[in-house]
Amino acid sequence: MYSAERGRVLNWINYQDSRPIYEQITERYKLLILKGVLAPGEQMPSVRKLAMELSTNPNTVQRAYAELERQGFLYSVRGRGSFVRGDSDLHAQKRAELAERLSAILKEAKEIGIDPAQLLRECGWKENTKND
Amino acid sequence: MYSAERGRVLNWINYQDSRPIYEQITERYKLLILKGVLAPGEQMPSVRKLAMELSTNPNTVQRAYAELERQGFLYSVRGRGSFVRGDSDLHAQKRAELAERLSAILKEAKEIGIDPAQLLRECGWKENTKND
Amino acid sequence: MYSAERGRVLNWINYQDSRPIYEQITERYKLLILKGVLAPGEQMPSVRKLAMELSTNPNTVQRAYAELERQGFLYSVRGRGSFVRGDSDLHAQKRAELAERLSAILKEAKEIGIDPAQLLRECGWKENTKND
Amino acid sequence: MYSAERGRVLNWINYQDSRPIYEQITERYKLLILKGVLAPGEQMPSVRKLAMELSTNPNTVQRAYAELERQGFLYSVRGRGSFVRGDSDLHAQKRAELAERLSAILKEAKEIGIDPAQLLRECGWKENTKND
DNA sequence: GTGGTCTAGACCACA
DNA sequence: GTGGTCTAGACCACA
Repeated sequence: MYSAERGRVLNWINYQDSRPIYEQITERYKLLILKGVLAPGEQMPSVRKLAMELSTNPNTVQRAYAELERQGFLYSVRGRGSFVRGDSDLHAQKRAELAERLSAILKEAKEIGIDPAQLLRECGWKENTKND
Repeated sequence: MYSAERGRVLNWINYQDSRPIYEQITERYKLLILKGVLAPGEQMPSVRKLAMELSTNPNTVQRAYAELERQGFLYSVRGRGSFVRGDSDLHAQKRAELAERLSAILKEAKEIGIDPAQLLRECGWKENTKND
Repeated sequence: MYSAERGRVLNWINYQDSRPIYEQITERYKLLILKGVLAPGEQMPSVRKLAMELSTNPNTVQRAYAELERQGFLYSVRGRGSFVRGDSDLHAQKRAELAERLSAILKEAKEIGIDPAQLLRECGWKENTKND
Repeated sequence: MYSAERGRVLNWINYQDSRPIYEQITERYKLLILKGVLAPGEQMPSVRKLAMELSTNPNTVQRAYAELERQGFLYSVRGRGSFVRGDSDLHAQKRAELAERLSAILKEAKEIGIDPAQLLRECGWKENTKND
């Protein structure tokens, strides 16, 4: 699992996915960073190298990195490379996003008369229990 | 509120919404049907009429209807119009979709070490209680 | 001045400028919007049209528009065009940015022993007076 | 604090800074010279030595020195090293630069209807007072 | 070697 | 017609 965890499985992009490639790359690395698989300060693969690994265009990887930088996951230095930024409040940010999506789902369910509690049970959630 | 509920508030489309117009129409009607505001067998507004009401292109409404038909919410009769499909497992279908999305969120949360129970609490969910 | 104000002076890009083209476009339109020359809801020139006017590449204009959208100045709708977003707090945002830059300058001046008051006088600023 | 003032704190470069390294070096030394920490005639650290101290590439330091020389802060003597240039209108030059930037900000503010006086107050400036 | 910008041109989704 | 994504390939700034 080591190499997989570190993103070294060649070409994990799904070309059938409706999401654009640059977004798949962005999401992938956001997850790796949030999980701590990539540590703060660690160097990212270079734009060109990752592009080759994924058999995609450097511009596409560039766009993904720019997005990751904008969202505070990376910083890039011309001539040196791209690096994982120290945690900051990335976790809090992600947590808020998840809470938001969760809220939307529960609201949708109630609107059409579905009991949220039952919905939760259906997807394996158990109240008052360790869930894992 | 009657006409509002039935979608007769003129132009409820949000043009600033990033979602395409046809999708906003689709979602709107799916909701109206699932809530039972539009009853099985009831006739849908004609493509042209709805397009006028929404000040949008008939092609766009057409596409929304096609999508609703594809998903089993409508059926159309040549020369007569489109109608809300009866009974159906539409609810079950929607329920499955929601459970799926819910599952994905809880999984994402766990992956990055966020406690799902706490996440639920954060968005106003209370265990062992009527939630409304 | 009308057409100039509305950006219809062909090719106001400065190719000698060290700032990239997409940034010059971004700044230009931020200013036009903040000044109110372009009103909320008003349609922006299409990506292709502006690219032609500026004799630049559509991708470059696209990037500028994406940036303007990210910063809350525009919203774009596929198939319809790009539009000026309602004010929101763009002014407050710009004001904070200017205050920040002003602060930095005054700090720099003091560090090397330049009297800020005199500096202000040098660039035409008069205390206790209408300044225009 | 002595050595710190003289730039001998090892590695004061900020690698997360978006500004290139050579520019950080340039700015640092411009400030030290303008503040008088480095006196006219004083010898600069050798390119190699400074590069080692900063754990950076000699080429990068070289470029910074070239820039400082170009701007009149240093002069170099072949075979002997680089030295801080004497007297100079460096102060006047810097003062002009600051006045220029200040002017630009006040102009920008007025263009979009922000009162410069208020902007100044916002960043801690008080008229008719010693400001420190 | 690294990242950043730009061009020319393709193809897609949407109205 | 509109904007959005992607490719191939160039050239630049920086270390």
